[in-house]
Amino acid sequence: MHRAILGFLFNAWATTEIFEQDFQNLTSRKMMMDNKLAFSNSLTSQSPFSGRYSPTNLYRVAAAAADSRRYMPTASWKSNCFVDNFKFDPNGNFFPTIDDSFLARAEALAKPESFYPSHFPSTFSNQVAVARFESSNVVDHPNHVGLSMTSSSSSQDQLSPHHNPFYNHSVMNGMSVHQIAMHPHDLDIDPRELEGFAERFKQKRIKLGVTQADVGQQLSRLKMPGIGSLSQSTICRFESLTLSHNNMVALKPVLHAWLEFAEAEARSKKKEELNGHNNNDKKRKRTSIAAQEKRLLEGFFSVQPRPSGEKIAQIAEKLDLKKNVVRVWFCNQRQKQKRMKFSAIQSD
DNA sequence: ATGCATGAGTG
DNA sequence: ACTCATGCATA
Repeated sequence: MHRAILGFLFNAWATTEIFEQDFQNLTSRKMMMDNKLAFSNSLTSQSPFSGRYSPTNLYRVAAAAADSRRYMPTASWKSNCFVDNFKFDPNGNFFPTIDDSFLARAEALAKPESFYPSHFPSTFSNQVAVARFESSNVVDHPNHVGLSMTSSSSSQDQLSPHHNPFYNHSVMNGMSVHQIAMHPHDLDIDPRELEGFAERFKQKRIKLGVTQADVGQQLSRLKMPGIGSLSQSTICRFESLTLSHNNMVALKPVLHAWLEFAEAEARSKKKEELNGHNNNDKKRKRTSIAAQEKRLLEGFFSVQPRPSGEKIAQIAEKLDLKKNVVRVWFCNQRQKQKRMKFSAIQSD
């Protein structure tokens, strides 16, 4: 108790120094972030890299449909995302072609008046948005074609289109066309439905004896356009609803597709093996902010979630942390506040 | 399961 | 310089 009081005073003190004008707000705010223990290790190797990934095409499409104001398509990504025709170059890589009608469809989806069938998964008959691949002139090279592309014949049965509710294949003008359906209904799901799915997903996943990390890795085998693998972190966050609503909505069909495959695979009592990762020596060190510094940061955050660069520098100096560490901490804190769990509680 | 971090996209 | 999806490292 004494400690708590002292902590509060300490926060208040530290806060006034930098946010004097905001001090009056302090007492009316609440600390909402947890206070996990952290070890005082301020040495952070500003290290390496590790490939970062931009949102998947599917996510962008979903996001655009969900909130067209926020995700106003710009030329740069329109050419990458508002496409429904992908072609392959001789190396088997995708390259997109623009389809204006798709943009129009996405915009239509953004309208609240839009109505869609309420069940999922559904057939292709009522689909509105579809990502289509054309194997065009490489149609004679099965190994270069989207979903049917497999690195080994052994996995062909598991990836059979027959088992993927999102997949459809047809031949048009001599071209092999592969489609991935993106059900519009999913673009605007009720949080409760997401919650339900996440729970069922986890349950089934465990029943299948598959780890979160496995799911992430196996995802790449689905060969969905713009979707490779995902990390254990992401799968975990999906299951625990600690992702943004949009993110949850975008990932749902992907994970649903995985579940279909996994269950079909289990049914046919098949097995597969996956492998390891990159084993570089250049591992990044995770910065650890001590509890006391964290309390101060939370104090600052409570009165000013978006401090200017100047203030960030002041805070960094006061806490003896790198400015970038402080900046990122604020970014993450803001992001954390927006996550599903919180926003769901608010809006419900 | 979660803290700190990256990087693409955006204004 | 921010947001957002996502990942590595680690509790």
